[in-house]
Amino acid sequence: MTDPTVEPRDEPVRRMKRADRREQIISAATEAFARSGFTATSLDEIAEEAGITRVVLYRHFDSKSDLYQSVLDKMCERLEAHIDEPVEGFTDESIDGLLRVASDSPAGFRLLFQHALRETEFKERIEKFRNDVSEAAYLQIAPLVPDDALARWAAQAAPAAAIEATIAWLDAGQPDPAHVAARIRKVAIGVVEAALSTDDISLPGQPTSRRDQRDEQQHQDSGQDM
Amino acid sequence: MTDPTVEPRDEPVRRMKRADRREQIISAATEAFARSGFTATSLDEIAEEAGITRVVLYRHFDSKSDLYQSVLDKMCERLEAHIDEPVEGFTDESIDGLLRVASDSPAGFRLLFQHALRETEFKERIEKFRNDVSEAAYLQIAPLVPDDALARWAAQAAPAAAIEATIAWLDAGQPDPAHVAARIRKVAIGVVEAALSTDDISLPGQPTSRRDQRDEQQHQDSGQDM
DNA sequence: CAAGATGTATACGGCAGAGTCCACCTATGG
DNA sequence: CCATAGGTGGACTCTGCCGTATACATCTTG
Repeated sequence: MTDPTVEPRDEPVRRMKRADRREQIISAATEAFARSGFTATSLDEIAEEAGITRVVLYRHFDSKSDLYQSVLDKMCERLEAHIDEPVEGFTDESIDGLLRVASDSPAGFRLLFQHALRETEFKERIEKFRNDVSEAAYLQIAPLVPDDALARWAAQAAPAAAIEATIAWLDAGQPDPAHVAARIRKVAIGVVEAALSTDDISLPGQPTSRRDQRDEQQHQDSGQDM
Repeated sequence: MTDPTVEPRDEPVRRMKRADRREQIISAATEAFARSGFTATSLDEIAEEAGITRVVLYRHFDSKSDLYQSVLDKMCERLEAHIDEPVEGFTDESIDGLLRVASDSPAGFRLLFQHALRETEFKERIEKFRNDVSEAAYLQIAPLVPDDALARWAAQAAPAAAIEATIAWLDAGQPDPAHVAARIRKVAIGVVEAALSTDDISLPGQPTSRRDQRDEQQHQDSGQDM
């Protein structure tokens, strides 16, 4: 930039085989898209993220939409590879799979569930996945929850809460990975219990005062190993 | 008759006072923005939603950003009006307030927590609100959860799960509004419990095997594992 | 009724970003 | 060592949309 004359290249211009480059672009695009979604992310940003020029993008993808679809497909593939047990619901295994994908590619995970899900042009595919999950959840929940509207609520809310909890887990630095699947599962179960009971509720380890728990914060140190 | 091209208007051209029109535009913009977010929503769409011309928008707002900010401010105002209790965390009252806002303006609620939160240009304001909530939650949760990383996770995940559960409640047709606040609170508590225990977990109504098999991936073939 | 506020229709400038083209460079592998 | 696939850089068109301007119609109110 400072010198318009052609300088010898300081960096030796890394080259990759076609397939590798394609993967690398998808990976870079995942990061870029995850920051601001489809519309607000320009191809130049993506190219920069991948360390190449916009022109090169078109050597591998027909259009911006095509690239985005490829990114989404890649993530969906991963999910399905890890959760492909024929729609059977929330097993620890399937949650483990979800978590593996999430920790393998946090950006992709966010992209799927925070952006792509709201983008009218692309949400169809992901919503299908999500509906499958909700449907599976409903089959498990319906026998337990007499009110059908509440059962449907729980079937929607439980996966959503699980995904949010997973994202929060990523944000928190993935603490205690050994038990995180069980924890996420407990979050989902909390939703089901919420659908069931209208009882008075209190925080664990506290007497049943519903309100103003902050006044009696007792510091319990159970010393659980982590 | 000076202009032959002008047809007699079939609809009598409804007019409103300035303040009313402004509110109506904000309301229409809320709906429009809620569908696809800031960037992907054009002013023409909004104008159409409001039943007016794009030009009229500029009689009330300086720019697209200004309009968006106004929409967001309006929602934040509402939230703060309902939850203004000095940062005190998850009381049933504050959740009630959240739910009132959500059911008053589902589109606005979604806009805030599904779109604006991810839009780099605007997320600051909403993230501030969210951080306040998380901080309040942390103050309640920290004494209960020995591991600080887990406490921070729960402080993030609990509000997020609560908001998702609220949105799912809207989607489900707002069933049983009398107890929904308690249910949402139970969802949040479920997260805290998840942060606490590494115990074996099962759906309500099933025999509980005590502790001891934390890492053991047992597969209950009751078909109800979640 | 006159004035002013409100709304319509249309056209235009400008800019950012998608998508294309071309001339040229250079690792890399057979 | 040479052919080629993989890459650079810039200039170009085209489109969509923001933002502005102008001219005209019509409801409302003092």
